[in-house]
Amino acid sequence: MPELPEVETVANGVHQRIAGDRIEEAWFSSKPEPMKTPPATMAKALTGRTVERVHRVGKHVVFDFAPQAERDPVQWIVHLGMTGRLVVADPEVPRPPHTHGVLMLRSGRELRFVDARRFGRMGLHVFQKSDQAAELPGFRGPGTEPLRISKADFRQLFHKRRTSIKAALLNQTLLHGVGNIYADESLFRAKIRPRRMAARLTIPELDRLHSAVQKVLREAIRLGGSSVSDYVDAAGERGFFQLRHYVYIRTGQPCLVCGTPIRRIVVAGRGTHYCPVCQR
DNA sequence: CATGTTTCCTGACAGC
DNA sequence: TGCTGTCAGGAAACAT
Repeated sequence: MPELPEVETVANGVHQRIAGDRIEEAWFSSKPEPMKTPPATMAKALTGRTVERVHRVGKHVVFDFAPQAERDPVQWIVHLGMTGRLVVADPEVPRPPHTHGVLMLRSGRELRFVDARRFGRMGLHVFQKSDQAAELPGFRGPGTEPLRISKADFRQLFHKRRTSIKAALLNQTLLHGVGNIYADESLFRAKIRPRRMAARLTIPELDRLHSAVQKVLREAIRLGGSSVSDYVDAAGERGFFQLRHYVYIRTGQPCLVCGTPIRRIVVAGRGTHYCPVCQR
């Protein structure tokens, strides 16, 4: 499941492959779930645009385009959900099942959005003003970027939350980009139990968590993300961070630090993995 | 507003 | 073998 490191890897891969390319034609399926913007509107708005930059905001892949004097600026926003993929492919390669969007590019290749479970979303971010290019508000997403937040702001974010720290970490309006894998892995590294109330964490614990979240995310980005189910990047490559997981999907296996079997519980409706000895 | 619960969707897998 | 049932999970919608 793509979280911040996987989305960053995908965005970088797509950028490398299609930056500078021009969208000659766009097609979107009629399935309503993935579309935050009507397919025809999206296709029309994207056709003729030149991709300038593909980057990540939270768990969103954001496409920037070269300015065009006669058109309002837009960004194309893609959320991969659980099973969404962005793949650059040659048109001769048959489109896989569950392809919901295709950008046909001047280079002859295609960018495809494929998503079996349809939890992914695509939409257009349309700018309000087209006259002041320098001050256009880019897509920001709801929460704070976990890789940029200071220790002080991190404490602030959680210290009044009357919910489990796991649920708080998953709340995208607080931190933007941490999902189930990296919540569990961060809590292990910070030695904090997932069910602890966020408001009851001490300052040293919150500081440890801040460091752990950033360390885990940075290391995961470095290794191309975690491939636990079927995640692959834009080139179809798997990530390697799953080899560094201490708890995620390791139920019953010995803790890599103390040997105690890893436990699985449900917190905030999510499968949650922790070491009962290392995490207090 | 804050928090908890339900819903969407299909592939994978267990059990008969 | 092949069917049925259950589960996974991000985030929006809905309920409390």
